[in-house]
Formats: sequence, C-alpha cells, structure tokens
Amino acid sequence: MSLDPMKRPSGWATMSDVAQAAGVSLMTVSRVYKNSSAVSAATRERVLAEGERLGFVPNLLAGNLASGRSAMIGIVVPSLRNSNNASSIQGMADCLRQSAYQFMITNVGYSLEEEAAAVEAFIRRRPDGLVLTGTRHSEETYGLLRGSGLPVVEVWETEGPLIDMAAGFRNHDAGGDIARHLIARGYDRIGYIDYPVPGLRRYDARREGALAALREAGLPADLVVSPQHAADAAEDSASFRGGARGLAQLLEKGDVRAVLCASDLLAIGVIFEAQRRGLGVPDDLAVAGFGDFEIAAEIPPGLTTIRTHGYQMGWAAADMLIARIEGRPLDAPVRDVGYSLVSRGSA
Amino acid sequence: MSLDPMKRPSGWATMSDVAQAAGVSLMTVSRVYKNSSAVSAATRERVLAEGERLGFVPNLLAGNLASGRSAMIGIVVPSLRNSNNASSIQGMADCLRQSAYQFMITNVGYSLEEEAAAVEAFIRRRPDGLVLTGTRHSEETYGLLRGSGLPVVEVWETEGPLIDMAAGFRNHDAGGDIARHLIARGYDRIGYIDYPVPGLRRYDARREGALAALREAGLPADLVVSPQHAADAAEDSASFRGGARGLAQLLEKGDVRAVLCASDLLAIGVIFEAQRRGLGVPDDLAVAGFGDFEIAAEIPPGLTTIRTHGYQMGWAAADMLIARIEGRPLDAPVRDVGYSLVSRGSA
DNA sequence: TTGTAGGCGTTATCAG
DNA sequence: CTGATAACGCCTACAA
Repeated sequence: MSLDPMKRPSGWATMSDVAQAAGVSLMTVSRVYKNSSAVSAATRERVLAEGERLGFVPNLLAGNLASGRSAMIGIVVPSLRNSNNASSIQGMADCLRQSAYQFMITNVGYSLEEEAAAVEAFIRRRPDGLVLTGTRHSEETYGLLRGSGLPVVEVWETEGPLIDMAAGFRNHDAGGDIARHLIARGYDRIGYIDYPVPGLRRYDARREGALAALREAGLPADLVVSPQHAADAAEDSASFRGGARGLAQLLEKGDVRAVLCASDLLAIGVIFEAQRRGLGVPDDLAVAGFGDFEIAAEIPPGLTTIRTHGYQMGWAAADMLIARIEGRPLDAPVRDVGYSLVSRGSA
Repeated sequence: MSLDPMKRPSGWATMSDVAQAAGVSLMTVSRVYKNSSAVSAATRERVLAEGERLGFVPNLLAGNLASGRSAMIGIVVPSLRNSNNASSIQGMADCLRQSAYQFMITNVGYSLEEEAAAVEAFIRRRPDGLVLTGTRHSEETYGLLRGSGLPVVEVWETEGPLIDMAAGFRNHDAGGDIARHLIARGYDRIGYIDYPVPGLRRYDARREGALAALREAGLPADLVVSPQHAADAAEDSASFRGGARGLAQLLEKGDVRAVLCASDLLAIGVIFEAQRRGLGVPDDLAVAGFGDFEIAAEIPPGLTTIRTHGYQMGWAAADMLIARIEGRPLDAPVRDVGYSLVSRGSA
C-alpha cells in the first residue's frame, strides 16, 4: 500500500501513483513516459491524463540509477567569461539539446588540479560522456578517465596525445597562414603578442606556426612578447590589457610595422592602444588577430583574423560524443573543423 | 554474494565492494565518504585506502535518490554567448562551488516556451533549486514551479511579481541616473537606443527611467529607436549591429548630440559607427552605455556607463538559494546589489 | 500489449 | 562508533 502522495517525503507523485490512478501497472506508465511504442493509444492517453492531473514529473535520477545511463554530459572549460569558449559551448548545447542530452559545465581556469577535481565531481554524477578543453591534463585526470571508461572529447587542440576523441583544427597551420598573409602584404618587421597563459599547446602551436613562416620568409622572428600571466588571465579584460601592454613592449623593442596576436581580444587591445597613441591602423600599424570574435567584424577598420568555427567545433564534439555513447560507428576519432582567414581592413 | 566488480554492468566499484575489502559494513563506508564524524580515524583510513585501491567514486545518483537531495541547481539564461550574463553566471558558479553544489545551465533565448521546457527538464533531475532570468514567465512555468515547491531565484530584475526570491537592482533608477548624468553635462537632444528584444521588464524599466528624467528636465523624450528584433537578438553581434543601426536611425530623426544605450554593446556599436562617419566621441557625439562590460574601460575614450555588479548578483542569487535549501534564515527575499555610475570619456 | 520480480547504489533509521 | 534493514523511484528481463 503506497503512501498518500501528498505525505510522501519527496512531495512528488511517482509512477506508482500514476499507475494506480490510471488502473494500469507501473511498467505501462514507465513505457508511456519513455515513448516506448508498445502501448496502446487509449492506455497511453489515460496514463498521460492521470499524470498531468497528479502533476507527475518523471524522476530521472531514479531512472538513471536503474538504467545506468544519465543522458547528461560534463563539460570542462577554462572560463565562462571568455568569449573564446562561448561559441563552442553554444554549439555543444544546441547539438546536445537536439538529442535530448543535458550538460553540466564547470570552469577551472587553467589549473590542472581544478580540472581533476571537476572531472571527479562530474564522474560522481555518472555522466554519459565528458568534454575537456585542451590536451594537457594531470595524471589524476588521466587516471580517473581511464578508470571510468567514459567517452571523452578534447576540444580546441588536436595536437598532442589524445585520450579518446578530439575536435579542433590545426593551430600551427593557422598561425602560419595569418603570418604569411601579412608577409604577402609586404610587412617586414612583424611582432607577435602571445597569449598571457603559458603552457597551452594550442597557443604554442599558433605562435610556432607564425614564427616558422617568418623565418621561412627571411624575416626576424624574435619580436615576440608575452603579457604577464595573471590570475584572471582567462578573462576577457586581461586580454584587452595584455594587448595594450604587448604593443607597448613591442614598440620599445624597435620599429614594428605589424602585429600578430594570439587572440582577437589581444588585437582589439592593440587597436585601442594604437588609437590612444595616435597610430593609424593599418597605415601606421597593421594588426591581425585570431578567433574572429563578434567584435572583429565591427571594429573599424575591421580586424583581419583567423575564423575558428567554434560553434561547429562544439557541435562536432557533442556529435561525436553522442555517437560513441549510443554505439554508432565513428568515421574518425578526430574531427578537424578547419579555420579560415578573414581579411579585413586592419592588415 | 556480490558480483565481481569488474563484471558488474556499470563497471564501477560500489560501496559494498569497498566495505567488503575493508572488512567493514556498508554504512561505515557511506559515513566515511559523507565525512560524517562518527567514524574512527583508523577505520576511516582503511576505508579510504581500499576505496582508492578499487578506484571507487561514489555514485551521487544513488545517493540523491536515497537522500532526496541532489546538490545540484539549475540555471536558465537567455544566451551563453551574451557577455551580459557571463559575469553573473561566473558569480553563481563561484559561490556554488564553495558550497559544493554543482549546476546545470540551459539557454532558452527569449522564448517563454523554451524556458518552460528547460524548467521541466531540470525538474526531472530533481535539482535543489532553480535560477531564472527575469520575472516574466509562462503559465506552464509558474505551474511547474508551484508544483515543485523548489526554491527559486529570479535575477536581473526585482520589479514585477516574484515567484520566490530575487537578486537584481533598480533598473528604473539606473536609467534615470545615467540620463541625469548626460543632462547635467549640458546635452539637450538626447537619443535612446532600446534593447532589440521587446517585452523584457528590465529593459523597459531602464528606458522609462531615462525618459522620465528627460521629461523632468524639460527635454524631448521621443528620440527613441529600437533596433529590430532578430532571431539572434540575444547574441553580442546583434547588439553591435543594433547600435550602429540605431545611431543611423537617430541621426535621420534630426540633430542628436548624445545617445543613451540600453546596453554597452549597443554603445560600442554606436561608437564604431560614429568613427566610420567621422564623428568624434564625445565632441560631436556623446555616448553612454549600460552594464560596464569589460570592453567599456578599454575602448577610447572610455565608455560612460552603469556598472551592474553582475558577479555579485550571481553570487547573491546562489547564496540565497543555498540558504533556503539548507534551511538557514533569509534576511530578505530580495537582494538589491545596486549599481554605480561610471563616468569615462565618452559622455 | 501488459504485467511481475528483482535490482540499480546509496542513505535514513534504529539498534547495539 | 558500527551494523542491519528498509526504502528511494525507476528500468531490465522475462513471462503472460
């Protein structure tokens, strides 16, 4: 004999309540709410009506426990305040929603320890899959993931040893392309402003790709500055300021005619700083960014940059994850979503 | 007799496995992992050692089902690509982490139907609380929330009938303040560029506050334009373009000396458009924004704006929610985190 | 198409 | 401080 629903500790109507009210068994109700076809239309209707009347909302926790699947995936990002990630998160969100998955998201800065903690916290909720940013992780993280056997996608980088799957693009090539673009335009003394956080493969690759192109063209490849790493390095504001500071440092180094930046926000910071110094862009100083953030198209004279297809990358990551979760065959464990050079007025 | 852990369907070691290995009962293991003090140090150590050895990670789904608490809260936002929300989300994230809560987040644009769907999806996972953006919701949402009895915080607005709790600030006052700031500086023909999405109380309040101030000063209050509502209105790019278009519309309306914008991104769009038109800011055109996004401080000549304390608002929202969840007394169901006027070069 | 039995992995409760 | 037992609400597997 089941309790009166109103008096049950949880306060929620359960499938049993609905079953009793509709005069069917528990399993029939379960099938109705799972959209299992094996229920007659009449029964289904009656069950749904009673469910509605009782305010029944299925308890996924219970369902997950019984079925071993949670329809939830965990996403680890450096920051939620970084435009860089926003698009890819949105891409994942849209793809996941379409397949009726939900996600939890945790920001861990650039700390491998925090990342490991986040991964463990996720695993406690038994997600069906995980998305990590980048390809560098702590031993603890690797251990946890190995032990879990969970499908994992790493995003933004495809370089480096992969855990399982990855979605990204060739940062090294992209860095080379944007550098060659400036070279082709006749700029000779080209500076490079690095990302404020050291040790990230994707930014190392961008820089090395660009410097290799400079060397190949016989140009100086030592005009590199890297704004100091700050605690809030993952935030947008750090990048704006980093760009401004970077330009100052480069100008101290000597005559610089063009600046390549590891991210659009650095480039925006450079443009603003140039404005403050009375330098015209591109006439006195050419500027190129990386990322094609939304502001790149808006700021006069338009920022030349590498479009990174973050949205598609996020979508691809989620798509691979779901395929793996649902046992569908995967064409390849690495999805290269490419990039494109966007030439605007700044360089 | 329990199965061999390696052969169990889930593949995970369970508390029973750990208990058996450590030679204690299930409950002792449970207590250890809950940090219940009622376990001797020696026992605790032995249990943890065995847990580590077996790669045991507690299953929160099971724990939640048994305890009726999920240590999870659901957050509904319009967009993940909107800088506006990013800070408040980060504030919630930081506060929640500190109290060992996790969160799920869903973006629903400005659709009340999608919001309702998101709320139901959350409720299926039995969160301990919910955060919604704004104070306008569909009947279905209200019904679901009423039925759930869940603690709810609405953020960004405190106007309007509240479901339960709210964190925000007086948008009407803030709109008035920024308008009075321009008035005090001697600008007479002041235009207003509204947010591209109609029907949001917080933006209505900002506008009405500003217009009231203009009227009070005997200035024209009809120089209002509102960029057309687009599908992607929640995204940053729509705001940049909206600002540019808004300025064009205002200039068609006649001689405008200053522009008040419903958000910083609109204002940035205005500044860029002014630049393209050869108008100096603030000499030819004064511009004020709303929000104090990170770029506001960086763009020359600095954007005069209202700082909204989004981070603190997010933190306050999470804090109230947790207090309610954990049965701690709440000083007030509405937390006003205030705002401040930031005067920079643009106006 | 529908129903019965058993179990998913944890916590609450009460007893020792 | 430790243990036995009964839920928590649903799903899988099998049977009718």
